[in-house]
Amino acid sequence: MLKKKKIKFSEIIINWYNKNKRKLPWRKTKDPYKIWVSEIILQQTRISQGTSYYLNFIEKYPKIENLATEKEDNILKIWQGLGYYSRAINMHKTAKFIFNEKKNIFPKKYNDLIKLKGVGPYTAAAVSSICFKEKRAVLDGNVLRILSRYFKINDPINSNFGIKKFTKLSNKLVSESEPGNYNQGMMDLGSTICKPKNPLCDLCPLNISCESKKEEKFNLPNKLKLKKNKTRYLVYLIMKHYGKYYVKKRLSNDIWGNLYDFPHIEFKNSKENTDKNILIKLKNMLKNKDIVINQKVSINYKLTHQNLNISFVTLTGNIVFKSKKFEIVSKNKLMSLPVPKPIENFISNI
DNA sequence: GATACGTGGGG
DNA sequence: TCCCCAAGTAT
Repeated sequence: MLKKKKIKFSEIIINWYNKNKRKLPWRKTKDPYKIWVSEIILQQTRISQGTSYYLNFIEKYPKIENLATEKEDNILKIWQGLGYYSRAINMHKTAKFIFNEKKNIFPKKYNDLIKLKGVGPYTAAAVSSICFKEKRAVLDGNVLRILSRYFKINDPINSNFGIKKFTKLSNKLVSESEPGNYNQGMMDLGSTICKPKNPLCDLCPLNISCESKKEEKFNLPNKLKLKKNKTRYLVYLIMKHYGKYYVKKRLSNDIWGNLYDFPHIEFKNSKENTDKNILIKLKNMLKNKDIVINQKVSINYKLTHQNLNISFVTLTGNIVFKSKKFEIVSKNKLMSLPVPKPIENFISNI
């Protein structure tokens, strides 16, 4: 009797992927530009949220030269609502770099890809393996969850030690012949079967040998707790000047870098955030003692690392605000500028 | 044991 | 409501 050959881990994944892979727009191509676009969009972003952005982006910028020659404001407008806006800014820089200095040829090797702005270990591995069959394992949240559970590895996935350990392990497991399919298989398996909560182990091709399945414990992966968030108090000033609005492009060293918003005042705690203090700062800022707050709407807004309390204060009358720091724009122009989500929500009904 | 960077959905 | 998480990267 012949001995049964033991099926390799990577073969199990690839077999499962061939039968169960999802139909996704970026899986119809091996164009490194399009794969790169999809990978950047999907960083820290669910497929359900990113897909329409991918389709819009590719329709607007089907080739890298279209992106390279576009204005940053317009790219950010396409990106509006997707978050992590530096991704779009870095993509633009990289597109210009490849178009202008690399003869419009997209890098093929992991070691070249990873030098690009906005491309790290994950994206370099994804593009090189999917488009050019380079043997590089991706290490994203899905892969970390599968590996930590399957091998019962307790090291925190967000610690330096943990990342090193998982990188080493994943690069041992990756398929030699089909690294791209292996990588996509791991990610599909992680997101559809080996889910964070209530994994569907009955449908998992790894269920016989999975250490976590043996114990019916799915408390992995382990993660270090991060510190608590602080709250900032932002007061936006909606100042109309003969039907036009004052706006300002945000600095790149804070949230929503390079997006546009309204002139604003900031307080560091709720005690200071009073109408009285707003008026004092405002009168000083505008050099006008007759300012009246016409309307004030407040919302709470959560970002990953800070909580925002945002007030929109509408001032009455035609305000003359002499400052070179601000642009004054029509409502149409305002609607065409890239703005953060809470600003988008606010201006959608003014 | 670094921390900041968005937004939306699940439990 | 709140917390976790989602195809990570830059500093």
